[in-house]
Amino acid sequence: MSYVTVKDIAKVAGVSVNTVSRALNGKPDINEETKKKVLEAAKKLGYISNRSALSLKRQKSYIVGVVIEDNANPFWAEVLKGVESTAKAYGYHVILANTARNYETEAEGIKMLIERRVDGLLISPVQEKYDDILNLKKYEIPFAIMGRHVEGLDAPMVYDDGIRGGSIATEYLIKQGCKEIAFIGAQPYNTASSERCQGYKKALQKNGMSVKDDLIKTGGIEIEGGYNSVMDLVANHTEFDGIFVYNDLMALGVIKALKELKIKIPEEVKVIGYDDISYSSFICPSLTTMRMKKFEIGEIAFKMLFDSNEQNKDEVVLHSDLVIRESA
Amino acid sequence: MSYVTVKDIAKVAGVSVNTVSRALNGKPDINEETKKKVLEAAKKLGYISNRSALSLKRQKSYIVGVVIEDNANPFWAEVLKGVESTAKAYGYHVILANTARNYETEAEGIKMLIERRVDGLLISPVQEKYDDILNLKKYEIPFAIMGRHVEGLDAPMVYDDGIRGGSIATEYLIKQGCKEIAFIGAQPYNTASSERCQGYKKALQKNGMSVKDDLIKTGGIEIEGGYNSVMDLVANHTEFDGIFVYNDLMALGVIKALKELKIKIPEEVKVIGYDDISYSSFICPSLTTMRMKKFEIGEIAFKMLFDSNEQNKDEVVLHSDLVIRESA
DNA sequence: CTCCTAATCGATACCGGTATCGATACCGAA
DNA sequence: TTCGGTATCGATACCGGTATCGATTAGGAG
Repeated sequence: MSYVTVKDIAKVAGVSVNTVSRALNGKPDINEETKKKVLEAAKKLGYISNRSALSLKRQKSYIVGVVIEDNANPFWAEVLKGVESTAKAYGYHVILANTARNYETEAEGIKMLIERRVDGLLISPVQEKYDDILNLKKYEIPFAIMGRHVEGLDAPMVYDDGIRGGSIATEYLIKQGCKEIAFIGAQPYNTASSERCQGYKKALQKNGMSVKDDLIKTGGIEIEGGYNSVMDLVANHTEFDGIFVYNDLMALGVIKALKELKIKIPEEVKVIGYDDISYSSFICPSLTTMRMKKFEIGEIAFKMLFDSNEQNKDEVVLHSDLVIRESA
Repeated sequence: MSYVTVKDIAKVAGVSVNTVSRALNGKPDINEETKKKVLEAAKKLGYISNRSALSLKRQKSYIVGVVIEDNANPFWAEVLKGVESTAKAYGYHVILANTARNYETEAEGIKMLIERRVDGLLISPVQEKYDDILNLKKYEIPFAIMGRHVEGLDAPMVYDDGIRGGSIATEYLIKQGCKEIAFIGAQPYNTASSERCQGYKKALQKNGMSVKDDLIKTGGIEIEGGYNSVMDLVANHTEFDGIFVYNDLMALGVIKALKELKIKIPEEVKVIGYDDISYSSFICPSLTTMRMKKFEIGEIAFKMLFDSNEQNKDEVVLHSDLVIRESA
């Protein structure tokens, strides 16, 4: 059985395809009885409209592309959920493209999404290069940046204030008595990571503490990256009694490493993360962290692109709150 | 700037649209020089093909719909990742539809995906009703069932052997000396949960232990469901020294409840979960569980629908392995 | 009765590709 | 020279909708 078309309905109802269209879409210029007749025929035949044809005609796909590093990363999973949920409410569908933190994959993914003629893109860029994203401006394809603060793109952007958050996190460690605080971050080109590092430095300076380069480890990725960074610090005999970690995922690795090294948390070393992913309260010790509004990032990013009431907003900066648990 | 079409290329290259199509798609019946000329024009103009038009013409969208309860649930996030990754390799895109374990949402989501003329659907059904899925058979839309074992649908299916896994998990608790083992599960119509419960009963009987109804709690959902079920058991003064929980997410709630009740794990009560979500090794105590092949479920489901080499397989049953950690 | 207007509806172009089929030109063979 | 075959290419229909515009009809006003 193939799909029923408006032509089939037209034949059964004894009207033109145009009249069918009018009936199905609740348009004017149609008699009530004719409308009823058409709708009955459509129902009887089991008509389901074809969005490909509609997209072609309307030059609008009602699809939004979401480009993130990994949908299985709990942070991005929440953001994606925020997008999916909001998109659904607005009659949009979401096509997912994972980049695996790889620029080529990102560029390839975006190109495929343009072929789909997505109405817009919500992107958390890999940040190695921006060529593919700048390309979007050439084609005048609407897009928004999620979860990263990027200068000079002239696009809607929703992100967390990492300098503020990093500062709050670090100050908390200082107030808890930490004297030698390390920062464990992601790749240097990751602006979210580098901003949190700036906040970290700012807090140290404000409290009269010196910024030491050998206490700053960047370049790690996810759990393993956090683990390796701690091992690095220890291998270099660097003293530390507090660690501010770029995000909770890396903090998992940090905690794993400290446990293996029999270093007691929080007695010997205090650890604070960032994001507050769902499982931070269940790990051992439960993780003190900065609670970010993940679902909202996805929701707001979508609305900045597609909700006419929100489109005048070029930049939305969110604030994270300190959540105190056992690790610090 | 609007999109470049084949017509534009044709004009610039001085050929017909048909010749353009031949050049772009590497088809025969075209002179090498003409082809070169066309490709150059296409490149110069920045042509990007339009998949909506292609879908309409080819009656094939190269889109697969993924219908799951929640992409932020770590189990389903991994499955989704498996689908996305495999789909990408096959030139497909994924549209996500979360059901939130609600039948109406599932039915609505599936209908929208049909409007997109997806080439197939990968579904983890809510299982309250199957009307919407049976509808797919009427329309002859290919679909596969992921992660659930459902009789009578006559569709490809990939799932974990819950009776086997449930049995292994329960037997492990028995071997560890548990005498009163509780089962905490999900909704009764969830076949994955009920099969694991069957395995639980099977293991009890095999070891000469009686199945006690007041030790079986079903109906819970995610973390909160696990938490509530433990509180229920305790409120009813039911004695237990071991708990087999339907999945790791609910196990998180179980552990939370036991901790609050100052019940020591594993000394007083041993807990075993199912799935082995990424964070099970980080929680406190780390969770003994059954490792399920999550990514593979997504991968296999996709291939069963779209890879001609795999399409003769109607059913793939995966086996989970016991992962021993601290909780049991 | 004629004219005007509103209500209703159909014919058709169009969106951007692909596929079918026919047209043309050129070649070598008879 | 004529013919058939092959290589190359274009005209056009088509996919399934929507939108524009024109046609038809009926009813009321003059």
